[in-house]
Amino acid sequence: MNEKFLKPYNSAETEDSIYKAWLESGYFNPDKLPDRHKTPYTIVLPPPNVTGTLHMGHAAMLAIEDIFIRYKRMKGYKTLWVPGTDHAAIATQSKVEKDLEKKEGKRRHDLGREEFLKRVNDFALASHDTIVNQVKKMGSSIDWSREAFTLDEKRTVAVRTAFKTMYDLGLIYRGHRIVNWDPKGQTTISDDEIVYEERKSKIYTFKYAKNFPISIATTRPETKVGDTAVAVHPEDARYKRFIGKNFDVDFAGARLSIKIVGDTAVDPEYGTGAVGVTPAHSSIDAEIAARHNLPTIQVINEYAKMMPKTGIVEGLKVAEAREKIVAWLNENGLMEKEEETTQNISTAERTGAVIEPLPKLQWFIAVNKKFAKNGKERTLKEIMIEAVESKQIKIMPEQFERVYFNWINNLRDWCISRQIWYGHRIPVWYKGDEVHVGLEAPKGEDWKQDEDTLDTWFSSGLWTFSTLGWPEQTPDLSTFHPTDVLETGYDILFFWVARMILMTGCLLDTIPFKNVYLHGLVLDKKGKKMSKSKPESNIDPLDMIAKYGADATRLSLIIGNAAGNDLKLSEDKIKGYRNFSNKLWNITRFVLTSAEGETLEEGTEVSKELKDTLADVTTDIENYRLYLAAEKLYHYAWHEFADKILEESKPILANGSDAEKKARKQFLLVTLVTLLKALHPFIPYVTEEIWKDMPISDKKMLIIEEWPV
RNA sequence: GCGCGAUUAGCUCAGUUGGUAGAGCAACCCGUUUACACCGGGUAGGCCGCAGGUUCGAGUCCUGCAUCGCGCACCA
Repeated sequence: MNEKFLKPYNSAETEDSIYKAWLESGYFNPDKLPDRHKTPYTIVLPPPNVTGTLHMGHAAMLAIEDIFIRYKRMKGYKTLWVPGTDHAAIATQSKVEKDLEKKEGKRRHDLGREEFLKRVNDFALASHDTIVNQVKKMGSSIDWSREAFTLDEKRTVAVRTAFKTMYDLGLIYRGHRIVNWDPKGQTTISDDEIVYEERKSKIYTFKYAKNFPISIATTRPETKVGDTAVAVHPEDARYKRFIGKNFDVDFAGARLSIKIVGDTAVDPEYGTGAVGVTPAHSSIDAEIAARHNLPTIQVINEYAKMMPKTGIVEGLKVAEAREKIVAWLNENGLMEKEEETTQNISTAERTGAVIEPLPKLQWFIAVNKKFAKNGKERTLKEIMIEAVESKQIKIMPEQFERVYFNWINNLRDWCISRQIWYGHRIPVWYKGDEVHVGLEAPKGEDWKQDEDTLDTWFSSGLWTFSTLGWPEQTPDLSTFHPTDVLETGYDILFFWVARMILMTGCLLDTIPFKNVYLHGLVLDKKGKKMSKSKPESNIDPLDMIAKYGADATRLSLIIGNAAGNDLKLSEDKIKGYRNFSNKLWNITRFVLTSAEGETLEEGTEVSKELKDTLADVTTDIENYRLYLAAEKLYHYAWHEFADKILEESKPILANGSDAEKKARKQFLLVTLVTLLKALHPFIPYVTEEIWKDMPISDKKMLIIEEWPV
């Protein structure tokens, strides 16, 4: 017996060399798998953001996907798992901006676009290397030869092709609309990048002026200097007679011309039943304004300050302006009521700034517009709905299908332009009134490219096929697409999963994946999200791997966690599974000592109990119940094989006949060998390490052994 | 406001089509002549959130409620 089994299992000494051996074998690459691997099975890795380091959520994702891939590889599939990273435009840029301000006291404009981008690229590159290292440490059997980056050259071609195609289909348009403006990040963001925070605030009821006939209510009095109308319900008996009239008022030093309009969007039961319409700073109001041809007056600028011609609040920050207007209303006897209320404040996901709705010229994707392609006419929304409704795509756990449909029903056009520098620059060039949309700048002088960049999710939306070579019709694309499983956190169902379905349906007329497996969040033991701001609650995957091994870390993230459920994780749990690796190690010591000199003979049978367990485990994996599969194997190995079979073998090996002894040795060997195969997808390192010493003739690496069912 | 999830042993969670309540960890007791103390053997611990209903039988199905968590919408 190999002397290594005389000491406890040491994951730290073992894992790196095993990973190296796997890399050298080439088996991560489907093209280098043995001939029996024919049917393709594909997963693309949700590309981690190059914003820093991986956390336990990423570790869970890697563990789950690697289990799927290893299982299918052993089953004989031609498995491809594609790695990559995401440039994560806003997230990465704001991280670098924060560092820049902290360390050098500078802002991005102090450096200029080119120099700033150089800094971001350096940071992204460093993050990338950290991430790749972490992905490897987890034991991921991923094909590094196909690694991609959302902002590399090939993906840039894909992004520009996608943009031009959708522009030509009339789905991408430039429009002047109310958008979500982040005054801190100095950019627009999409509806999905907004985080709502519940805050206490006041709702004020007042009149613009003494002679104005209708009272209105608002939580944002400072915006009222931009009002151009008051909307009431057309059938509201109180106000009906005013509809169509105009009133000129002096409101806090601003000259307002207020038209009374009738609009069914107004709920007569709510507040005073009359809405002060501020077309420039509320999208609902903008819709009302559009229906009644009302003028739009912007009164708040990009820095969340009051603009010129706003009377007494000119130049003030919005918060100061609010106080000043309230004071003015009180002084002039116009205030009727002040009530406490709670309201949902929109804040920017990345910067935390309060969102200021502003009218701006931006690029959008039309989700409700019919377009014709390949003889079919439909909308992007319909594409997204059909893919799931028709069961072409199955979402697990199933309840998320309802969440998905609910989101689509409320979906508005997707604002895709960002006023940040890091990302795919919009492939549109202008010269006077001429506009060119294409892959490259048009020939000729004086063409200027659009300054904006694309929402990072635009490039992520192409991920399943941009990684496989699209827009070129590569062999990879025809072999491995649509992919089999998209495994990701439920928190990015809208951001990413839905957008991939949209993009793939629109550009390739197919689905990006057949199954969506959503995992939950990894929480600390108190049930709170692990965060960098609270390092004491944060468990770092690399630390855990160093202390207890990647295998233990993987099991701790799998067992006790069904799809879509959040997982509370503690270090004790990981430690417990480290003990399991060692148990397996000691089982091996016993078996190899007992069966010294034996070679496993072909046709040796395992017990019926193990066969039944393996059948169950296989069904569980096929049905995405990894937590059950892993637990059953753990239980069998420890409490059946070790506790019972090994114990009852001792008297047989000591006192049995020669035939009984030999049969028992063969039985121990076959049970261990079979368990190693079944456990391999879950705990690949320790099983591969033990495998080296299994007395089997014509042995392959465990990673490509056949699944034992 | 609409919706989703959770509620089972001290803790973390299983419990697939209804058929005598389960695991891991923690606790307590015992055990160290060898596979393993990163261990073994054992013990204790549960009105399965509450109230109704269906059923011979409900943790499981139905209705209502409560608490916690989450998503979406509204935010005049």
